[in-house]
Amino acid sequence: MRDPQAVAENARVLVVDDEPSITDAVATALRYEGFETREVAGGRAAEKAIDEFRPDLVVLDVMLPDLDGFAIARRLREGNHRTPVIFLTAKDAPEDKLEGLSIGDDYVTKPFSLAEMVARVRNVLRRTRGEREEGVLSFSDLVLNEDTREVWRAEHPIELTRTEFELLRFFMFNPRRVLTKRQILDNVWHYDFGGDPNVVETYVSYLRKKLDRLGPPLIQTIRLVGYALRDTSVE
Amino acid sequence: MRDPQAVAENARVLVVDDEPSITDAVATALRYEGFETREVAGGRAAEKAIDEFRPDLVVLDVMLPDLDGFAIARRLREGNHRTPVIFLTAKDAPEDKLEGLSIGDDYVTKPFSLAEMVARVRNVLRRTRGEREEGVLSFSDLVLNEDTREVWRAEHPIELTRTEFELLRFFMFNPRRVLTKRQILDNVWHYDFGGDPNVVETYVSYLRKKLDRLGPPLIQTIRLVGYALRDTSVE
DNA sequence: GGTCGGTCTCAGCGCGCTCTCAGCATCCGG
DNA sequence: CCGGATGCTGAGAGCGCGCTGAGACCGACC
Repeated sequence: MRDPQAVAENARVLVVDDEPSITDAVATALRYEGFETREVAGGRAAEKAIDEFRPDLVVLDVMLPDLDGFAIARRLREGNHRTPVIFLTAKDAPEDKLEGLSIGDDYVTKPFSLAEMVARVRNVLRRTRGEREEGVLSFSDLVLNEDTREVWRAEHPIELTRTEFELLRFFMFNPRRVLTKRQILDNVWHYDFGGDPNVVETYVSYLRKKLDRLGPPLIQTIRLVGYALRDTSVE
Repeated sequence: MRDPQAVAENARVLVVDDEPSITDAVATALRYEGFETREVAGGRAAEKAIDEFRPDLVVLDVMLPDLDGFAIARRLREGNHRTPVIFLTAKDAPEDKLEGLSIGDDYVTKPFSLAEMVARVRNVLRRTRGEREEGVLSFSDLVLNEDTREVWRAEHPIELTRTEFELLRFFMFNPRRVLTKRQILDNVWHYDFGGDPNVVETYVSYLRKKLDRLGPPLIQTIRLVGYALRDTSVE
């Protein structure tokens, strides 16, 4: 059970951002998925944490008060370890900053969704660990390819929008588990989304419409609690 | 026996809320389940208690008279210990407060049920201690999975509503022990529930109807005292 | 500027769940 | 064997949750 955990087992992730609410959110989401985490707020602290904590991956804000994120990334790259880096950057970052992103193994622009971040961390670790198999999730007769963003049910391809795709991916990371609407909102939507939890209902409705044409219902409503990805036809 | 207790053994929990009736209720319920507890009413007192009491987990009201709950949570997080936090928040909290909740390891909105709170405390401790096994309770031929909210009796799945599920979970946390109707009401229902204790009878009846189709009776009535989860067929 | 696809809001409805109530069953002390 | 107290359960009222169709908004693209 909880297959996707395998890659995360024991992996240490250092999260660096001067905004505590961001490092907190990211670290919490990662820990929930089985990673070990540490958070620091500045560049100097990051260097120290790298030596002590020896992370397998670093999530690193480009703009730090005391030290440029790129400088840290470069040092990481030169080490024997070659610790991979995922950059955090504001959407409206200046041009010269954007170019530097190629130093990293991936980058995410704020505001992002926690589910997206977790997925990218997994991906980078999978890649840099040289695992050849692709990021393919499956549940029942559902198959989801994270790299190509393709989805099939019972061999039939399904077209999903971005939000639909990320919602389904979150469900497939947590098969059978009951997820509250709040939990879904916090993970799949951007962390600064302040809107109505009803969006979740709406998107579950969209997903069901697309998925259930090709087989028995897969997303169960647990009234007064949340939703769960389940195959009720084979119990 | 009392398997689920294992994780709680010796765990220290600090409960912080300016409302004494709340800290009392929560602390009592936790102590009943084998936790060591301490209660404080304000933010300053909380900081002091954290140093002295060194809790393994903190239940923390967001709105405190003297200090923001988030500030405390952040300080907890920076230590080497990384003490986990469960936030308490009013249902009608302003938006900006809600966003901050991702800082915690879990959160509960008032009014809550004590059984729910205890279950979440267990969950968070299990997670942060890096135990990957799932929250599965079992008694006799009954199996209850807290993550997926699935219930089986003798391999047969059983559909339960939210209240039925939480009542059964409370029984399974306290196997064989006699629970009074009052006790059940205080723990499974919201703490400010003012209604008829007859609801308990009603829901025990619902549970029995669903459980006893698949085997001998499991919920015993102890007249003039309460109920107990017992397997009378193998004494 | 116009079109289009996608996200999110809103409102109305259907119904599942909770809880109440009342009548019946069961227990137990006389 | 009776009668009162206690527990059980079927019926149903009411509420609020969840579903969904319609449409406003917004950004991307032409």
